[in-house]
Amino acid sequence: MNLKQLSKQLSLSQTTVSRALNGYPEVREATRKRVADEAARLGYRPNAHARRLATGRSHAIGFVFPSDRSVMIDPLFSDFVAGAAEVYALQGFETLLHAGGHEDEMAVYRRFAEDGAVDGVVVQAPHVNDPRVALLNDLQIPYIVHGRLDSSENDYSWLDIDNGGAFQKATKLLTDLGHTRIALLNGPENLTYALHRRKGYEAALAERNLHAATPYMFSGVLTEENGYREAKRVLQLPNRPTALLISSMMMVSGAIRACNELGLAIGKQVSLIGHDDGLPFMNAEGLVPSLTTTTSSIRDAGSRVAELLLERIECPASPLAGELWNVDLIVRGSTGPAPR
Amino acid sequence: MNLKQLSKQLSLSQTTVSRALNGYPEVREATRKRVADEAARLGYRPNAHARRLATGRSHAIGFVFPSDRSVMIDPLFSDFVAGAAEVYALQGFETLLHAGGHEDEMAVYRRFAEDGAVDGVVVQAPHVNDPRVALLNDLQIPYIVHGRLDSSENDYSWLDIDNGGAFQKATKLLTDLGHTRIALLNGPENLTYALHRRKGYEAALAERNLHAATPYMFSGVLTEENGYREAKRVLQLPNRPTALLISSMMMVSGAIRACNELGLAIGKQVSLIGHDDGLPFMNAEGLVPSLTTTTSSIRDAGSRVAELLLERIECPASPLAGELWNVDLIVRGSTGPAPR
DNA sequence: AGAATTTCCCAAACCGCTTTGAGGACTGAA
DNA sequence: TTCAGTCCTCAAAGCGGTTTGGGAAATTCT
Repeated sequence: MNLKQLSKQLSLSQTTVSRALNGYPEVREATRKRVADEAARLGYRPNAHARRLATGRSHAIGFVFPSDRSVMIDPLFSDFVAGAAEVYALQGFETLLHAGGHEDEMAVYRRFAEDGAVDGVVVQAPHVNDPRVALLNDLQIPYIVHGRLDSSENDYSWLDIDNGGAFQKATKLLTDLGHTRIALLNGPENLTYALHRRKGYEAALAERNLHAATPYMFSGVLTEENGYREAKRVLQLPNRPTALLISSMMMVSGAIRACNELGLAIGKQVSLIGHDDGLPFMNAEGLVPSLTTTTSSIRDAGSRVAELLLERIECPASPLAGELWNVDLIVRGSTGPAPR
Repeated sequence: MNLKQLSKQLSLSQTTVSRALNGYPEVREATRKRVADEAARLGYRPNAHARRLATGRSHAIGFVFPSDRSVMIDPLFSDFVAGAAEVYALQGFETLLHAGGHEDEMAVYRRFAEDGAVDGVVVQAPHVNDPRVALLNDLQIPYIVHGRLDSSENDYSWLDIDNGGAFQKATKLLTDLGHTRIALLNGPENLTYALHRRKGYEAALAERNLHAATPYMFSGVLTEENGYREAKRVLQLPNRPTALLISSMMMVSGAIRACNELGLAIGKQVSLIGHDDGLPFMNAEGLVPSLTTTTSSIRDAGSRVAELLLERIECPASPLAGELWNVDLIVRGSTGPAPR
């Protein structure tokens, strides 16, 4: 059932039918109703490809993942994408995933721009002075960044959680409890989110005239194994830290394993704070002792980013969006006063 | 730069240029080369939407996730999709993700069929007598199932790992080691993969005239918390199992936590075998003791499924594919003789 | 009543590509 | 020289929508 058939059925022109269905004012309400009813009765659906060709809009949003596997591996990304995809689906947008392939990420954006494959893209895991935003500005593709760059330029839309504030709060909680040796098991610090976390951590230490010794810090991929290995390493240092600040639940899982193995009681001999992105398969509250966390749902962030991007696509002239989400510090059982 | 401009530039007709670029034989080699060079020089790329409209092929593969969040949460799915997406990208196919929205999964397939949004779909996490394959057969959309149904019908293409065999092997290893009380922490058994695993487990027990007592079994979502809770539960039964068979690494992680908490030495007082899908953030070998696993990369499965689907799309007439992958049992340190 | 609007609808052009059906320019054979 | 057979190229007709530029009928204004 296509437009031509439908309009013949109704003894109307294609124009009128098209306008009736798309809500244009040039058609009488009675006619519109008649068209809508008949369309529903016959189960007419406009062909998406034809519409795209005619309008130049694709009604699709693109996510591109680098061929380098280390990014897509992260379950964080899929939860984020899931949150976004749901919003897109509700708004009648498709979600396009581009992972790897021969082109590099920038080339994919170029192609997207050339053949109008997508109406917008979302940039994930930005790093300091990320070249992607310059390219996208150039290509005039609507986009939004999940996270922020760390440059002086501020010519892009973004949504970010307050990573710096969160880790500052978390660190402060620990220093208030008397901890002076606090380790940080962080994500890759070429990514801004991890960088901001470290800065927050250092800021809170500085308030107490403490400073972080390099051996207490780790920066790397957020795997269980890294969490285990590095927790074990720092906890075996001659002057071992009494608290660990950990950037992901996966790493926390490894760290708990390390503590158990070393026979260190969590919340007593060693305090743990983790960042919880709200992944559904790993619950901070269910741990024993329950885990003190900085908490922010990455899935919700995905949804909100989707909304912002759609708004941006609707009104490209609207001012750039910048949204910073507060992150709650939820104190549970894994933090306690520093042992003496 | 579109086809019309390019052909004008070359003083050729659109037909000839199109044919030259698409490898049709009706054009002289010299002409083809001239066209190709000019196209490359000017950076011409055919408009994807126009091509789709003209050919009726979308060069896209669809994944649809139910609005019910419990499926998409699973990091397994994203790893699978990542593996597939990479293949699609290499073959010039887009990957379409549809998560939630107002339509239910079946309605989305219907829409896909009506407006040719995708050239094929992949069905994940099939359950017994899954209605999706009947619908897809009806709609004539090329598709492939990751996993199998459990019905007598066999009219679909699939790729599956030998879940039954794997868990049978694993259970046999344990009975050979003298274990007689073996618990199974399984995925949701309305899904065939989990059902097959239970059947394999029961078959191996039956070989020794053992049978599984209900309290030793759990079926549910593969979360860390479920692993912890259920491991703890079974290990506190009056007649506690000496070995645990666990369906995912996330659950293993929880189970290890439970063992540590109960002071049970893994590989000595309690043996553990986990199924390892090769997720990059959770390494079985890195555990202490290293974990005995049944191992099969779900990412590789994603890639292979993608290949099979693309073949199917190329030649719809070709016979249905059915590919059963053997699963290796890798014996490491978490299994030992049954304590007496 | 006649002019000026407004309302409603239509034919046709267009989006950019593929593909059909046919024609012109060669070749080689008769 | 003529005719059939290749080889190469083209104009035009789709694909299925949207959008422009009118035009006829109905309404309002003088």
